Amino acid sequence: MQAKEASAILASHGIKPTLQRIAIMSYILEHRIHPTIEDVYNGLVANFPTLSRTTVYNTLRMFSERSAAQMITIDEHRVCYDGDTHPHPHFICRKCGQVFDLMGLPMPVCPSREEADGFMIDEAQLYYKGLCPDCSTTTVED
Amino acid sequence: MQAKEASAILASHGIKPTLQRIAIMSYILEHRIHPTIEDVYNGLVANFPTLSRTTVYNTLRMFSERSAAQMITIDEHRVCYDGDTHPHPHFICRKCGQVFDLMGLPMPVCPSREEADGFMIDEAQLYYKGLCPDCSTTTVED
DNA sequence: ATGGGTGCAAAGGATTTGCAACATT
DNA sequence: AATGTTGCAAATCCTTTGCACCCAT
Repeated sequence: MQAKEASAILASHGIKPTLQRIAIMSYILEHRIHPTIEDVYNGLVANFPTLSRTTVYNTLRMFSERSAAQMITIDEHRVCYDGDTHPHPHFICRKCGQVFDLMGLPMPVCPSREEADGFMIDEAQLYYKGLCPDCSTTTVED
Repeated sequence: MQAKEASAILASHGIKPTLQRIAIMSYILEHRIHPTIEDVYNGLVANFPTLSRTTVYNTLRMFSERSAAQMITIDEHRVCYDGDTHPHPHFICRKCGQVFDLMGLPMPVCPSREEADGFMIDEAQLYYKGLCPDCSTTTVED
């Protein structure tokens, strides 16, 4: 129950803290496994029966637009979100599909406009793909 | 008309060079603007009336699985492809939506399994977001 | 009463699937 | 014959849109 922390994050990004927004922010802060829209919706709807998927979509999109969360497009099939806005690489396992943080690995700094041929960069995402430790030891099956 | 080059690339990746595959590979070699499925289909169907979208989907997916092309998921709305398999960063403009190569910028090398906490990495994608030179000079409108 | 926030149902779009027709060895 | 390839139509699934309702200021 990090409603306090969630509210503080919303406030610090100029987002009015409604019940839904606090619930959604709390959810992605507690579940650091890069939940999808569906994950968030399913995780919350039991204790929040009136919640709608639309609100989850709108809210998470808004969070990422205001840098209160990261939108992750590493999985071609669906978007997922990361409540940790600290830049860090992500990894997706080709076998189990899970998305992991790779906190130990370096993340390139956003190049300046001069370094980047006139492109104004405001965000970077580094995605790695392969096999996670669990799936790479079980190389026998499949 | 780089059918020769396209065939060679297919062959070097163990892909049987059918008419459709050569046409699709040629298309992404000639159009280095990261075409979507729809782009490829529209670009080819005029000269290849029997071509189906399904074949474009299947073929490009297969190309990326066999490392004959890169699947790019920088745009949350749709996947696009890059015929250049040389690792390099990509950039998407938040305003015009175009995807660009950033050849001048460095690309992290895939970390070894030891460096990556047991994760077996076989591919890396580095995505930058922001405003492209054209859209960032036209900052007045919008 | 005004404006933002929410939620429902419907629409929209991208992608995949099932299967039959074809080609190729 | 056997195998791999293609293409159509339908199905699926994710996401967005339009609009009405509600709540707080």
